[in-house]
Amino acid sequence: MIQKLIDSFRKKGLKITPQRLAIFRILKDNKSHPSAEEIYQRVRKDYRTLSLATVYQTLETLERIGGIKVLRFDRRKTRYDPDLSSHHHLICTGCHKITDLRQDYSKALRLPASLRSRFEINGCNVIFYGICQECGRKNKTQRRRGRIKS
Amino acid sequence: MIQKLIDSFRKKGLKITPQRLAIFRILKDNKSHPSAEEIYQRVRKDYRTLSLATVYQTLETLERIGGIKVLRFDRRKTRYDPDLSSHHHLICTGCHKITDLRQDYSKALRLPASLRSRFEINGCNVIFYGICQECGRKNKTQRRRGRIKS
DNA sequence: GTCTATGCAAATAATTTGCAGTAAT
DNA sequence: ATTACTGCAAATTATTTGCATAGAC
Repeated sequence: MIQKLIDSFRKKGLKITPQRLAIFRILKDNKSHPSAEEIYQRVRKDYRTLSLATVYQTLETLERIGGIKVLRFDRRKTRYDPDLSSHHHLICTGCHKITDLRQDYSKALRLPASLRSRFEINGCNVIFYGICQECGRKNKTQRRRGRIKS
Repeated sequence: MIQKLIDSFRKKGLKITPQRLAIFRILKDNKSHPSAEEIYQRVRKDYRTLSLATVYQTLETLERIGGIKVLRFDRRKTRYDPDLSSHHHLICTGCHKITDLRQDYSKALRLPASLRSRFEINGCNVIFYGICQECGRKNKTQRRRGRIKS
């Protein structure tokens, strides 16, 4: 994956800097859907002078060349996903954790013909909202203790 | 829809103020996926003293009681959708317009059993990314004129 | 050597918050 | 009368930008 990114950066005349390489390394195989700030904190362990602006710029470049997917469902901050393979996401509305869902819905999600001719589809994303196991347990406990009304 | 909102507000001990009513009215049958700012501007034509903070607070309350859906796919601002019926969205990556897609994918989007037991699903959203007709036309014109490389 | 990328600080913009006064119940 | 709501201004926070310098090619 890193080599692939290096190649496509070079191909577009973009330079490979140590900062960018370090960001690539953090992103590689990262399933935690990190935010820019989280990436910044982790890379800074190696590069003390790294600036957050560089992280944002690199992430934007990565998005532009299609090296990363951008997840905007979190109210607070944008998250980034280096996994380009077809997958979807479960979001826990309790703890905001994002879980990958490796499932191919492409056949199921056909557009009606009327729209297909008027909209050129490049991608599709399915988001499931719900409550994860831990949050479900916590809620039950709290209800039992009378901390939650409903 | 307005009466339904009034009832559920009252049921939870929330008060019905003229500002909230005016926001409900703007939202009613609104298919434009307005942002808080847009709602603010429109309501302010009737209520000159309305504050943006009140709009945000009302929208948050509406979200909490399930009277509205919150759309966070726009990089710039959160959009709000009063349409609670099952539908999905097409987003043009050119002009950021959001188009409704009235299509029921609920049968198609089953979770694998392994996950179904560990995640309690409350909702699901499908987002298609692509290029709308107008933007498609513009792109072609620009390519013909040599304004876009690729 | 050229041209892009970096780091810093300042700017922007959306959203949130604190609080005193106001109004719905 | 009580309690929640409003408007205002200030605070917060994520993200972006301008620019001088450094560094990849």
